[in-house]
Amino acid sequence: MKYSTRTRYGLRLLVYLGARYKGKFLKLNTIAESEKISIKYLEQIVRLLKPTGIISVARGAHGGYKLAVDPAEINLKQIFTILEGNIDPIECLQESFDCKKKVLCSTIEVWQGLQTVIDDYLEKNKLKDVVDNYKSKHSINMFYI
Amino acid sequence: MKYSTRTRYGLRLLVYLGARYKGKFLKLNTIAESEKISIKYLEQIVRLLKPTGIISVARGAHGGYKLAVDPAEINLKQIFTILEGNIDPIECLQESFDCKKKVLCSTIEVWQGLQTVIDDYLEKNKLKDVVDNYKSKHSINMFYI
DNA sequence: ATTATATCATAGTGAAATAATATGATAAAG
DNA sequence: CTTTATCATATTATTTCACTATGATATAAT
Ligand code: FES
Ligand code: FES
Repeated sequence: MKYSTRTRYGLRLLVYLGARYKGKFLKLNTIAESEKISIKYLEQIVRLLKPTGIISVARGAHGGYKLAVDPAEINLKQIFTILEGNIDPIECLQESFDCKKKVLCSTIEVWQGLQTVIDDYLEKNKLKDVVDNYKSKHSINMFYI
Repeated sequence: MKYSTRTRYGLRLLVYLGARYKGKFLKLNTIAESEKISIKYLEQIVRLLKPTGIISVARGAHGGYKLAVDPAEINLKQIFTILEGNIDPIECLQESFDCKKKVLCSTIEVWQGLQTVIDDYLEKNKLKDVVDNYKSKHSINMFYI
């Protein structure tokens, strides 16, 4: 049970953008270098985020990305759901998945319970919380961006 | 983020054995059929469990497996750790993994927090709780085993 | 207009993990 | 000494992961 690098990178990207919220558009190349992530891979991640409206884009020269919404208004569950695709710990929990054993299954409640504590945690934590942490750790540089 | 079938099957196996705790040795074939799991795959899972002492084994004819410890004394974290190998949501949390970015990383706390809520949940839930659920759902048959 | 810059989009690839399956050895009961 | 059931390794098919490659498209600056 591991979260994908897609989610880990995506979260780091959003924290990076969140720390520079209301600033200029930032090009991916800079972010990729700064976060030590393959730019081509980041492009794919960013394309996953775009349709949800969480980031806004400027194409062409001097283009780039910025966060489109207030970090205080986004929680981690929303982010994880976009990046991880679906955060159910097992397939049986998905509505679309019709497990024949569901009626007599005694373990489904275990997974439901697990999903609940994970969901609660992710909903409780806003992007802003992580951004604040980022800012405090990178405080020296934040004025020079 | 999905838990492996190894963990799901293994849990179902242990619940099955737990519901028959203090009974005879049960052969894998019966369990595999009843739980609709490939017997050869179950053999591998069972071999994962054996060295931990959670189950006891009788070889040869009329052999099989039974739970070696009281279901009330085992929690799900112990089970998951055996089956899943390591239940950290990302590598950076493992002590053996020396992530160069840890010092300035602002997302590590997110993962640590997530790990904590998962661990807490799994520790709080005993195998007995799942077994009780199993028994109540299968109550009709429990007297004829 | 043209060029430089940066995003957009799809396809492909190598490695690893997953979920089995196959084959045969070993141990114990009857 | 045969049947039964576990023990152990090896092999395989499928899928997922984490990129990588190639080229198209859009826009700012010259
Ligand atoms: S195995 Fe699908 S609901 Fe339990
Ligand atoms: S990326 Fe490893 S600690 Fe954050």
